[in-house]
Amino acid sequence: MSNNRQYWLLKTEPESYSWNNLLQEGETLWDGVRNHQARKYLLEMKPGDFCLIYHTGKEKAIVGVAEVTTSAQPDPTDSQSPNYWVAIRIKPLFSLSRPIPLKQIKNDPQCQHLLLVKQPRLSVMPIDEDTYNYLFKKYL
DNA sequence: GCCAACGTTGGC
DNA sequence: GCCAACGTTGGC
Repeated sequence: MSNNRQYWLLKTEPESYSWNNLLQEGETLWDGVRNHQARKYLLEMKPGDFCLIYHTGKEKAIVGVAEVTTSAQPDPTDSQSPNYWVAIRIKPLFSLSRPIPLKQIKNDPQCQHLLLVKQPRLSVMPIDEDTYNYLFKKYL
């Protein structure tokens, strides 16, 4: 499974749902995504993929890593029938002892291609494996 | 089908 | 608090 693992970044406003909430819950349904591009990425996710969890708002930093536990399913918060929007489940893997701030990522020449930098409003996005590994090597 | 107006997101 | 980017809505 790990040989074709993909990497993603999920954005959340910690005042509505934080990394700590996820730690307490143990596993959660990542629902409420209402953007077509983000939906497309959710549909590509599969169990075993890793997700960087990013806190937007005041913090603006990557704070933890979670693992996808289910592929996309109908989003129960979607009122239209049949459901169009989708959700996945994730569980926390580990917290970053030193969160990686957006500022560092934006200042890093090797991160300029990231959608986090180029498309600041996107809430679900892929991260290539090389950059994922690079971030951990450089900033942890 | 175009586009102006408006709302939302999120960084600064 | 402001504003840029982006999405949605509605009039034509």
